[in-house]
Amino acid sequence: MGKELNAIPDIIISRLPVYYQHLKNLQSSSKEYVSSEELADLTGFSSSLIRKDLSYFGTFGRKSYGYDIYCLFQQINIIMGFNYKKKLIIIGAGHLGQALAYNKGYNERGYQLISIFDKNPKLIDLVINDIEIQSVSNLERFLENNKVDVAALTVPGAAAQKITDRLVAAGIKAIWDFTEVPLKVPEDIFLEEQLINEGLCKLSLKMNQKRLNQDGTTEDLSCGQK
Amino acid sequence: MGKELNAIPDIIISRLPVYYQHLKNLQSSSKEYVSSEELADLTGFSSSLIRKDLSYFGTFGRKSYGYDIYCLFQQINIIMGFNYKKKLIIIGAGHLGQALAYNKGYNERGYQLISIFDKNPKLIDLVINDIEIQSVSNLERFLENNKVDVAALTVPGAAAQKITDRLVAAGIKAIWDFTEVPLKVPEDIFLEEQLINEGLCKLSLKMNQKRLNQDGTTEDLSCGQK
DNA sequence: TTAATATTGTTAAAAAAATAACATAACCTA
DNA sequence: TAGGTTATGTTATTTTTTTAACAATATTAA
Repeated sequence: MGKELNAIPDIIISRLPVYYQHLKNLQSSSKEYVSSEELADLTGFSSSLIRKDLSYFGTFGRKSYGYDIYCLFQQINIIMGFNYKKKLIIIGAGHLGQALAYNKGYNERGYQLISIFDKNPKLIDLVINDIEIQSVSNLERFLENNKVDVAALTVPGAAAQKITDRLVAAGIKAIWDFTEVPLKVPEDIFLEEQLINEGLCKLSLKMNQKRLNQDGTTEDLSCGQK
Repeated sequence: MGKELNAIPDIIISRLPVYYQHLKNLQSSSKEYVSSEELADLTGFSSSLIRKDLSYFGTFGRKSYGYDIYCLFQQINIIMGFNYKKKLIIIGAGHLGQALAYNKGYNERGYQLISIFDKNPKLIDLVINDIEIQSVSNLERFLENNKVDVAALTVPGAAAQKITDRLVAAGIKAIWDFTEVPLKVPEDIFLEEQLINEGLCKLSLKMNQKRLNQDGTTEDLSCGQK
C-alpha cells in the first residue's frame, strides 16, 4: 500500500475535524465571515497555521474580510467527504454501543446507521433509537445484502479479533474501533482507534506535571539498565 | 501561564496513551521483555522514535534484551500520574453519560467515579453501576464537601457553557468535555476535548481520498476569492 | 575465552511543521 | 480618488520532529 501521491499530511487531517466543528458552530451565529485570527482564538492554532492549512486545499478567503463561513464549511465538508453517503453498523450493543446508537453526529457527516448486532439473546430484537438489534450470527448474511462502509466495534476485548476477522472476510473496508486491544487487519483496511480514555490520560498527566512543577521535583525515572 | 520549563512535548504526550495501552495488553502475555522493534510493530511508530520517546524520561532498557514489560508499564503509569488518586464526576446522565458510568478504564488510571448529576427529575435517584444520579442543583454543595479533580461533561451543547461556569466557580480544575461546542474557561483550567466523532471524520476523509485517487481527479476547490 | 549477535541510548542528518514576515489586493473613509 | 486599513496567500526562516546511523554493551554460541 503506502501513502498516495497527494495524501493530505496527517497533521492537517488531525486539525480538520476541529475546523469542521467550529465552522459548524459558527453557522448558527449571525456572522457571515470569519478571519484566520478569529479562528485562531477559537481553535488555539495560530492564524498563520490556519491560513497555511486552508491554502493546502485551495483559495477560500476574501482579502480584508476573511473566510465566508458558509462557503468554507461546505468546502470542509467536501474535503472530508461528508457529501458522500456511507452506511454504518455497530457491533456490540453494550452500554457504549447503545450510546453510539443515539449519537447525533452521523447524518451531518454523511453516515447512516443501519443496524446493530449483539451476541446476547436478551438484547436481540430490542429497538434502540429506531434500530433493531439483531444477532451477530446474521452478520455475514446482512453484509452480503447490504453495502456497509464502516463497522463500529464496541464488543469486549476478548471477542474483538474474531469479529474483526469476520468483518474483513465479509468485505468491510473501514473499522471504527472502541475496543482497547490491538487488532490485526490487512493493510488495505482503514482502522481508526478511538481511545475513549485518551482525554483522561492526558488530564492525569497534566495534573501530575503541575504537581511536579510545584514541588520542584525533577525526578529521573531510570531503571532496568544493568 | 504558558508552558512549564520541563513540559513534555505535546507530540510525546499524544503517544503515551498508546504505549500505555500496548504495555497493558502485553502484561497478560507470557513475554517478559519487549524490544523497540516489537513495539514499533504494535504501535506503528518507528523503533527509533520509540527509543527516543522513552529516553526522554530516563533509561529503561536492557541492551540486547529490550524493555522489561512490567517495569516499563509501571514507569509509564508513574509518568502519567496514574499512581495518584483522582476523583471524577459526570455531569449529564444521558446515553453517553450513562455509558461513561460503566467505563472500566477509571481504576487502572487512578480515577474514581464518585457521582453523576442530571437535570431531568426522571433520572434522579436512578442508580447506574452503583452510582446514584443526583440533581445538578446539588452540584455546588457536593463540590464543597468533596474534593473533585475532574468533571466529565456530557450535557447538551446548549447547557455546556453555563455548567462549565458553575464548575469553574466551584473550583474544578480539569474538564473532560464531550459536548461539541467551544467552551470558554480561564487559562489555568485543563480542558480536554473528546471529539467522539473524530474517528468517523477521519474514516470518511480517508475513504474519500481513496476514491479521488482511483478517479484520478485532482480537484482544486478554490472559491470565494474575488 | 572469543567472536557473533542483538538491542539499547544517543548523536548527527534529514524532513516536516510552525512561525514570522510581507507583498498583494480588497475594502473603507473622507 | 487617494490614503489608510485589513486580512489573505505565500515565501523565507526557524523550530520541531523524525529518521538514520552507530558506538557501546550485554548476551549467546562456539
